[in-house]
Amino acid sequence: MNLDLALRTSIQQAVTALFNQQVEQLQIQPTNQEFEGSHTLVCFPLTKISKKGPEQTATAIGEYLVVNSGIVSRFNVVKGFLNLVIADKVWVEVFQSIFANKNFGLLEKNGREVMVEYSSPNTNKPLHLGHLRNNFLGYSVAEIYNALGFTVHKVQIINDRGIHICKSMAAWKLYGNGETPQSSGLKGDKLVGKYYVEFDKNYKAQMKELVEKGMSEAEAEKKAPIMLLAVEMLQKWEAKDEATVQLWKAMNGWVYDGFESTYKRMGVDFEKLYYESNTYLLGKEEVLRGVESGVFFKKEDGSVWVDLTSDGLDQKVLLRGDGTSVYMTQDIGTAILRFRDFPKIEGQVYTVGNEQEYHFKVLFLILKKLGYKWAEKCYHLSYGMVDLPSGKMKSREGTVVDADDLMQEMADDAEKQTREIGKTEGATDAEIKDLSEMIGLGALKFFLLKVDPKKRMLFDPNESIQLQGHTGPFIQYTHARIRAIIRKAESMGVKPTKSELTQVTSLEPAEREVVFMVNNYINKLSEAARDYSPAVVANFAFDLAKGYNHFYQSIPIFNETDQAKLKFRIAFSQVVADVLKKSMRVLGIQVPEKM
RNA sequence: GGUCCGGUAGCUCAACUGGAUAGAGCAUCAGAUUUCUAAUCUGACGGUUCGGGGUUCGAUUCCCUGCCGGAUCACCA
Repeated sequence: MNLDLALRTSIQQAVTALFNQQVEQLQIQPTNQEFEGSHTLVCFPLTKISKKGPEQTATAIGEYLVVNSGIVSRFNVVKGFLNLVIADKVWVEVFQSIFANKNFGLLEKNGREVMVEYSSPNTNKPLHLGHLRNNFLGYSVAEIYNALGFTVHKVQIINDRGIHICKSMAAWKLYGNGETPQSSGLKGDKLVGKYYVEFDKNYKAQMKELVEKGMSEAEAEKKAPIMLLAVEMLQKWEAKDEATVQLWKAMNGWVYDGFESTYKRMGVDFEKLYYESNTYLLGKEEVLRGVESGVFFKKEDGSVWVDLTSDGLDQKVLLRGDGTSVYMTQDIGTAILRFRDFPKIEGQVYTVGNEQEYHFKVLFLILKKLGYKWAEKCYHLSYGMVDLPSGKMKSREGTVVDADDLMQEMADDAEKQTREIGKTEGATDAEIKDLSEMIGLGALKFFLLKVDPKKRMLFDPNESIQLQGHTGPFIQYTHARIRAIIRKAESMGVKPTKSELTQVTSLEPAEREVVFMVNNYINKLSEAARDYSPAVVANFAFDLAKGYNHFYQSIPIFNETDQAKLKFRIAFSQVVADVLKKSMRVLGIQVPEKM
């Protein structure tokens, strides 16, 4: 049964019967801990209809519900708040339908399609902590929509083209001595990243030298020999010079291999990859088409611009004077290409840091001006930077936290703690490794996902490896403990069936509370989808685990002599484990059978 | 300077989109294992929700203003 709907309908009936008026909007919220009840109707807004004080209004509705609804057993009124006590038999019924539904928490396909873009790194640097937040967020949002019945396409755009990759290429050519991942054993993305740093180092040294010889800083920036080489390579690449394209392919290949292993460990995946080198030309075409149709304009030097001043923004360049494309150009092309590839998607979600808010505002406006209606359904999932206790991550200062290193540290630390606690009796080393990986990554993902994406967050390494409290492992542990109960029940031959559950007529407060939470799961998922916030699900899972632990501690299940109650509690535990698993699943976190 | 975010317990974060005496975790202190996993549970301590105005039955939430922090405003990505 759908309790929320039933309750809402009953209250609407009450209002109609008592005050002879219809209401659409009802404010129903969870009852505060200090009062009896689970659902609270806020009655202040109803006083206009009832023409009575808030307390009398609440009392009248409460009395009506107890007599007529068949759901509400008692009520109390505090100021304008009507606190409702749902009858235990109703709770049992609610639970029964959840228990009977194997696919609880997974809605049927609704025929709608969306696309979620995330990750989208540059190919000149290895992935770091910021990418982890990005990937976990994007992946989770996609999984949340998927659970709600949407068909979701996970994609990314790979910025494989442009001056940045040419910088790595230039440095490699000058100082690489033919180094490859095979020759040095270095992971491909790390190797290319090394030469990007190498470029920067030499570039700065050359600039300094030129400035000392009396050149202006601005000129030195352009005239440094290594930069001239990078620019030359970019031009050669655009002209499809064979040797340059070869090197470009080789170096990008190394990066992709490196990224692939990182993604695999992160547990994220993509349906389709888009490459800037394949989309920028389409973007260029679209821009030129826009010039013809008068949406954009050309300046004397040949550069193409869009004027967004009437939208409160500035003028923005779309093609350089020499006809080459900028970042915006390729994003236009990519967006259009994606809607051609997946004509049924209604919109796109771009998981990109908040420093690009302006960029996406402009992009969506441009697409709209080009006449694409779907532009309005595009959403920039903008998230805050991840700070370290020492402040911002800065590549120049070497304070960047590498994604591979961090995952390894988390797994190592989880293993250390797992062995210290010493519950792994009988487990093989490989099993302990697997478990530690699950716990370490669970801790990391939960840590990054529990915070509202919009907010900038602090990553404290010491706190992130904590496995107690508001953490992923806390939830994983709760799941493992429940599984132990289920195993025991099975070995005892206790297997609850749907029809047996209704033999239970009264519940413990802790049980009621947990059924309430479980029943709210879909609402939470929807809320998370609406706000593009996995944090909603993360906090739900944590609250559910906490609620269950409270029950676990206060009620020893197998001491129960009443068979009906025993079976109910086994079923109840099973459902909690299932919902914990599913909610963690959409966060990309696995849960163990034992830990 | 313009625009956009953010400021909540010592620290990290919540607060159902305007509702009750603002909640968790960590840290600190005090307790709980002959019983299903103590990576757990129960208490205690901890607040001028950045300051000041306003809107109303009611404000952490909306408006104005000031302060602090961040992002952004490139023929970069």
